[in-house]
Amino acid sequence: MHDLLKAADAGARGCAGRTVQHQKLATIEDVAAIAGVSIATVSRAINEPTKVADETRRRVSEAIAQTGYTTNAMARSLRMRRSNMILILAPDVGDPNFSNILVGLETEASKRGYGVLIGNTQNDATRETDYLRFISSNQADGLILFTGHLPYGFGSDGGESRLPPMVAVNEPVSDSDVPFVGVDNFEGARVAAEHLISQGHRRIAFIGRSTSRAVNQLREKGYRAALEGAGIAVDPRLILDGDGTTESGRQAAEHMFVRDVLPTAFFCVNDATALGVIISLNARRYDLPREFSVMGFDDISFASFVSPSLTTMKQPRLKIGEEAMDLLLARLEGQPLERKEVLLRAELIVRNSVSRLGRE
Amino acid sequence: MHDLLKAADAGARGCAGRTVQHQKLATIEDVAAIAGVSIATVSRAINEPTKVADETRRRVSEAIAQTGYTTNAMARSLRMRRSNMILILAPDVGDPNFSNILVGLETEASKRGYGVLIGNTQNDATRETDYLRFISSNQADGLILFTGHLPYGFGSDGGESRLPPMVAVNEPVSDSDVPFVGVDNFEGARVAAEHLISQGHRRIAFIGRSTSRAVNQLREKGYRAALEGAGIAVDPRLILDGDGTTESGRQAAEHMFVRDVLPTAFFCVNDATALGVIISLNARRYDLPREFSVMGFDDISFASFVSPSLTTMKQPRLKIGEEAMDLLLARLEGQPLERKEVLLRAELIVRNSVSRLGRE
DNA sequence: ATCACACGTGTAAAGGTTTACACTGCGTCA
DNA sequence: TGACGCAGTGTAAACCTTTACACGTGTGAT
Repeated sequence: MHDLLKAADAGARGCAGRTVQHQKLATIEDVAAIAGVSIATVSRAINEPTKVADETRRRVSEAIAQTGYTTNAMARSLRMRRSNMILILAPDVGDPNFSNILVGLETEASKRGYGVLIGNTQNDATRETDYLRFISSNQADGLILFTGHLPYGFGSDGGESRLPPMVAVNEPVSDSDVPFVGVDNFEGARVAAEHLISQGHRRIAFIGRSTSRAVNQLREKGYRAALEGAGIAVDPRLILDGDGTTESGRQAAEHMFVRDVLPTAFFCVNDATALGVIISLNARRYDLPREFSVMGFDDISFASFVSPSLTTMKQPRLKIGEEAMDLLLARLEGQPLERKEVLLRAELIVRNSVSRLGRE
Repeated sequence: MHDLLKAADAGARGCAGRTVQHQKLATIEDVAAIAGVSIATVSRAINEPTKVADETRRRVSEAIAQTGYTTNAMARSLRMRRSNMILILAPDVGDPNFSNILVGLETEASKRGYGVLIGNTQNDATRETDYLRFISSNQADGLILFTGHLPYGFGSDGGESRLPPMVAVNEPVSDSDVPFVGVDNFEGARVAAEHLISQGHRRIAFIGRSTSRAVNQLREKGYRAALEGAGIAVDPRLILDGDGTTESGRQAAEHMFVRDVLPTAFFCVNDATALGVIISLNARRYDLPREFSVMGFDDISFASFVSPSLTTMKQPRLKIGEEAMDLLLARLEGQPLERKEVLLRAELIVRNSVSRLGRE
């Protein structure tokens, strides 16, 4: 009690003007003094309650309540050589897929006593490198990657062993054995394309081919597998490039009309692309979905608000986040890594942008 | 050199199975040994370069490069009693306004050597309280609030003095003197409503009245001021409640048609609400914007993708984030707080959802 | 020649934990 | 009765920095 009052005066540092007086907080020593035990006992009462006598534990609890003591995380981290923090590296926190996965990550982490630190890299190598200081300075114990590549600076050189435990989400990390948690893109795309086929479509375009994006490639493969499974020949003229942006979807659709090789349905690599296609079709005054069907992938938040509302494959984002964090934490806690890849099923969400062919 | 090799062996802790071998990192002592100076000099060479001789500094730099040394943030934080971390408390990281503000916050923080920690509270009191441990355990030095209220647990009781430096964004914190950085909602709403008036509209609905949300109230006031300034009487039947969700916008519009008291233009409290109104109008097969004009507020990402694309007021989110962080960091560094409120101008973005009245 | 002072560096304390090791009683078993 | 083990606790080291203070040397002024 006495100690605490005295401590309150200290606080302020000698800077000019008025400085923030980060009130000197109660330490484990204050608690020990009040409870009449040693600091070791207080520490044990907190961390290994079974190891201290009931009566002692009670006194310590009381002292803690009285002082409002909280363990100083810095001191603990310093001593334990771990921070209980996870660094999340994302190229763009505005990405519609990001936030829900984040919620999952954060929920699971929080549940297990970890905090999450977010690094928005904007695909800038400097920023990526910069964020690694959190790892190398012990401020974070592990890494979740949204970026689809190893952080710049952790190249393919021998330094590999320096890598902290990592898990990739959203996009797998190519050419590495970083475990990945995500949706089964191949299977999901196949289900999506099969849905279009089941509605009578046979001329189905794929919008969003890309030689560089693993996700796009998997979804294209799923599309091809579905067509093949139904005995439909793949028409290369119906496969258009795209980088997954709305604009790329719009352009691809326009391109089709220019070349005048038209499908009856558009299978888009993602919802953003599908939105671009819909914008293009709407602008051309087509009546959707009567004249063209459009299918997306992801089920981002406004898929249901577009007109016509978008039929798409829903990514179980919350689940992805939780699983990824679970996997990472398990590794951190020394459990051997059992799976290099966790694939979750995408769910078909039927709305109004796909209709049965020929239903007039 | 020798030391480092030996250190590499240590690492692993005695847990069962194979444990993560957080490679023992080089410490300031290793560097000092190699450079042939004391650890104090190394520290100075890093933090106050002018205070060490050129030649010494060179040797230290070399030793640092050789060992790959990075200063241990935990030890530093412990010693300095500050973590150079900012905690961001947000009710929903998926909120379309959130991500861009975050980018601003994070950019400014990063520029000044701070990191940001994100707490997604989902408006859950438990989670809010839970996140405060970051503050009370010294893991974060300051707080950015998206929540519009003081974190639960920091009630109105005498404990106020325990509050860490804070800045509110997105929503001001009512009944407190927490500084706020945001858009000038009153002025922005007035500009928006004046735009509608300038297009000939006189029967303008306000969608999104709320007795509890400060933002809604300010925007409503701006709307009223604009009408008043133009000598237009406010018709209470044209003012409808709403909580800012898309669904509330849809319902409000539907409600108007049921009561059959119709405006020529809808001024919506935000873009999400406007989207709901547009969905309703589209569903009723009205030709927009010929038959009804709709105006939003915020300029969220897909305002330009709706059909018709949304005329709205753009919030300077990046700037808001930067200013807010700047303000907070200034306080942390002991500068007196000069402004309790920083209001930035919203910008009118003219798209296709508003048309001149009577243009057929 | 003396003093003052600046510059560059080292020594050691402090910051708040966790935990290996040692110690004290006390009960149990031979 | 003695040996032993166990439960509960304390002591002190270790984690890695930053920085106040002290020290030694060289330079300029008096």
